[in-house]
Amino acid sequence: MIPVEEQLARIRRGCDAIVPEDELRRKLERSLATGKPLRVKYGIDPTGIDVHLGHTVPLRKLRVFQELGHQAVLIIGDYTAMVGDPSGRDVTRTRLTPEKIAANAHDYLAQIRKVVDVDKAEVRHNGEWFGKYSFLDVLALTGKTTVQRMLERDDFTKRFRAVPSKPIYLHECLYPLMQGQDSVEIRADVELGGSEQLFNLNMGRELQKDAGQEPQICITMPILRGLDGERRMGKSLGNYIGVGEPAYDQFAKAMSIPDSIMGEWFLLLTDRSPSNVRTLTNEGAGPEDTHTHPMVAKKMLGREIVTAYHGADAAHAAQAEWERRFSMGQDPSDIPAIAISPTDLVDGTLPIGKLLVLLGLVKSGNEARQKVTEGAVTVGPDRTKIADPKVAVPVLDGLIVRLGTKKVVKVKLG
RNA sequence: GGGUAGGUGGCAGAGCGGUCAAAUGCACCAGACUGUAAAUCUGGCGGACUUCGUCCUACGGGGGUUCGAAUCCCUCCCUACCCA
Repeated sequence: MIPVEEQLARIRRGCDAIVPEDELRRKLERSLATGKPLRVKYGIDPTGIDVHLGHTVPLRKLRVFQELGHQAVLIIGDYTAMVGDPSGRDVTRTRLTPEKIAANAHDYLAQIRKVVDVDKAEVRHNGEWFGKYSFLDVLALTGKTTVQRMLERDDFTKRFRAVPSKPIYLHECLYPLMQGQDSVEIRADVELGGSEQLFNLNMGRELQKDAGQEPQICITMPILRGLDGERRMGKSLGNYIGVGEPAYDQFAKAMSIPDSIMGEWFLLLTDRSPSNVRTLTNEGAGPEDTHTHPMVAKKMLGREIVTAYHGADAAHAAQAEWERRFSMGQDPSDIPAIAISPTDLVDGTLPIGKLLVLLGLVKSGNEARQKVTEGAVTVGPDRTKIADPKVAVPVLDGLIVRLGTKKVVKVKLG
């Protein structure tokens, strides 16, 4: 193990809050002295299984702890998943089956393997203990906090005070308690989470104190903003980069983020030092000629992200392909082929609108008409612009059809 | 259990008997500009067609009143608030 101050420096990098930091130092000192690693907890619900870069922010911190010689403890929230979360009202409450949960958990671990050393981590399911709880145990747990305390939670307060108040379901109030109880059960020294988790993490501290344990340190990580540069990265917002996505897609998406969030992406998604990040993103004063062009910096960022999930070779290939498409304005080297049945053709031709729909480039004939009129549609190797929605184009095998610059497909007859 | 206010397009939020496929903002798609960034401007954004137009399906579910309903009535479901 390395000296405490060096450990602290690595832990602090990119953090939102460490509460309380002096206690963390003491724990680290003791750990160093006794050779006993800290138990660092991170929990997930095995529901949505598409891991994206936003999830990797706390996971990367978990890996830091692993690299420092500490024990990662991954909590799979199978018990809560079995109950099913009714908060999204119109969404069908899919109550997950044990089989499904097991599959999800397995899937999840496979996805985070590139970030965390899963083999060295202790993986626990909270059904292990909650499954044994009686109703009396639950009552005892709920008796450890008050409604007022619950309402301190920021998102509850907001929902409570909203002009027409938004519902706060009782079981939602149980989540923080369950999460906190997990910490008691596994005797966590540290718990990691996103910054919106601070309340839940603190609940762990309280329950641990109540149980006569030394309270855990809560470390929160900033919420990563998504491709739009505004809102948190999330699946439902469609502004995410999945860790399982192909290298090219990851690179292209990374290139599309606003310059303004490059700094935080570097900080939260790469291992670069904060001062190096500032130089790259030209934050703070500096002589003009030391500035890195934003696009150059962004390419570095994209390459480093892709490298983490696909390796350096794939990252370079992704960048080369991207430059080919957007710097040189060429068609992708691998154009997806969409099958068209010859029986749909009339004299070997098809009205452009119908063709666009069949190729899946647009949702409806109306939209096709609109896009054609706007001059967004080109066809063939010489990029003939189709401007008249009524025109019938000869459909040959291998015909390339483009909608805008991003959507390019090729016809496959048969 | 009683009372009140509500449920409108991906979200927010107007409309409150015809001129409503439904204002406005955001998001989204495309065009111009560019570093596929941002910003800006333009067009579009339920579906179909022979598109300066016609038709179909839509304003929580169901039923009704009307020549005509997102708008009025009944009922059911859902949410919040107040009282108990």
